Amino acid sequence: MKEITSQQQRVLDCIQIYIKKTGFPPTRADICRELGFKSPNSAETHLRALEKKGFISIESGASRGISVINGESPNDSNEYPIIGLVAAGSPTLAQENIEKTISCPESFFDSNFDYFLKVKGLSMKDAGIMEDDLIAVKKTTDVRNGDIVIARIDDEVTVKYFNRKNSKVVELEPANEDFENIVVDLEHEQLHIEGKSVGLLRKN
Amino acid sequence: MKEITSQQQRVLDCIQIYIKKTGFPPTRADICRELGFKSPNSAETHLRALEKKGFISIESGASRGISVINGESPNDSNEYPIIGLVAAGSPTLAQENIEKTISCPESFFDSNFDYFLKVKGLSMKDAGIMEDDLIAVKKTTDVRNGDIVIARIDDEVTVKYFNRKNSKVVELEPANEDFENIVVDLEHEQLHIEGKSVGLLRKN
DNA sequence: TATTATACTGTACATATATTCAGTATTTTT
DNA sequence: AAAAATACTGAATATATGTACAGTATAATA
Repeated sequence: MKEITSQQQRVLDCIQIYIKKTGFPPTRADICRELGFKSPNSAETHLRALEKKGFISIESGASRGISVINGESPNDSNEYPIIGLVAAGSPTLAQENIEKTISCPESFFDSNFDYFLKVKGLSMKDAGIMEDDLIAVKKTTDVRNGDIVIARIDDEVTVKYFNRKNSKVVELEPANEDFENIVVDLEHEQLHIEGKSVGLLRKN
Repeated sequence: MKEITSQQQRVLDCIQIYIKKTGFPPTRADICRELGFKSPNSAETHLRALEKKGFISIESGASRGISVINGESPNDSNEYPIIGLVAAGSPTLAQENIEKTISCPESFFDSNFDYFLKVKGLSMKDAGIMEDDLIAVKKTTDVRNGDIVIARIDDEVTVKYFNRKNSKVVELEPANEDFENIVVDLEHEQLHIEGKSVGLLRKN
C-alpha cells in the first residue's frame, strides 16, 4: 500500500465518518460539501487516487459505490457463541449448549478463536480465571506445556494448565491449591483436547 | 417495534447481507435481483413497510439511502484507547499516555465504557485481575462500596476495591493479602475517582 | 527538463435510481 | 362486510449521481 497524502487522508476520513453517521457512503457531491470543494471532480480525482493506492474500492457506475478497504477491518465483527461448561459430554458446539452469542471483532485476541466458554468454579483462580468469566477458546489439539487448555475426560469438561509428563502421561493442573492435579494415563483413559485459551473476557 | 412478516424479514436480511458484501446498501433494483422480484416497486413497498415498522431508515431522495436501524448494532464498533497505569499524575487521557487503541463493539460490556487501563502489579490478583490485563473503565465518580475503582491519590493511580468508611474516610482495599489497605483521610488527602471497572479483557 | 502526481474549478451529460401512478390478488383486521 | 395491510407486475419520470472533458497551478519525480 502506497503512501497517502494528507488531503487524501482527509477524504478517506470523510468517507468513514459519513458512513458511520448515515450508514451508507457519500456521493462525490457529499464529499465536496463536507470538505469545501467546489467541483465534484475534486472528489472524483481523490477517490481515483485512493482506489489506485488500495485504500478504497469503487464499484463502477454504482451510486455511492465506495467501500473502504481495511486490511484488518475493525468493523468486521462476528457473532461468537457462548458455551456453558457442561459436564455432560454432549457435543460442545451443539446448538442446545449455546447460551447466547456475542458480537466481537475478528482478530480481537491475538490468535483467532472459535467460541467463548463460560467458566464454572474457581479451579483456575490463581491464573485470574474466575467464575462466569468467558474464555476465548481456539479449537486446536496443538497445545504445549503451560497452555491453558479445555480438556475432556470421558464426559467431564474442564479448564486446566496442560503439562505433558511423558508419552503416556499428561497432567492437568489447576491454579488453585484447594484443587489437585488430574493425572491422565493415556493408555487407560481417553483425553480429548477441545482447544486452548487465547484470551479472557469478564463483564461486571 | 411492530411485528415483521417473513417476506419483510427476507428483504431486511437481503439488505444486511448486501451491505456486508459490498460495503454499501442495495438499490431497489438490486433487491429485486437478489430476491427475484420483477418490479422495483415490490422492493419499494417492502422498504416503506420496514421503515414504518422501524427496522430501517430511508434517506429521501438519496440513492442507496437505506440504513438498518439496530438497537444494539452489533457491527457498530469504536476505537478505545489503551492507557498505561502511569504513576506520574499526567492527565490520564492525554495523548502521550495512549499506548494503542482497540476496536471493540459499543455496549460490549454491560455498561458502556471510556477506555482500557493496562494493569501493572498484582494487588488485585484475588479479584482475577492480573498483570497486563486490560480493565474496561467507565469514567464516573458515582461509585459504591465493593466497586473496583480507578483512584488517584496525589500523582499515584491505583486500582482497588472502594470502601467508604464514613464521611471522612475511604479505604482502598487490594485483593491480595501481600498488600495493605490504603486509608484515605479526605480531610487531609485528595482522592480522585477516575472511574470504575465494568469489565476485563485479557490476551494470551 | 520533461513528466507525472497532486489539487483543484467549472461545465456537461448519460444513466443509475428513487419514486409515483395504475393495476391485480390475497390475507388480516376492524 | 368493509377497510387496511400485504405482496406483487408494469410503466413512466424527475432527479440524483458518476464520470468524462476542458482548464489552471504547484510539487515531486525521472
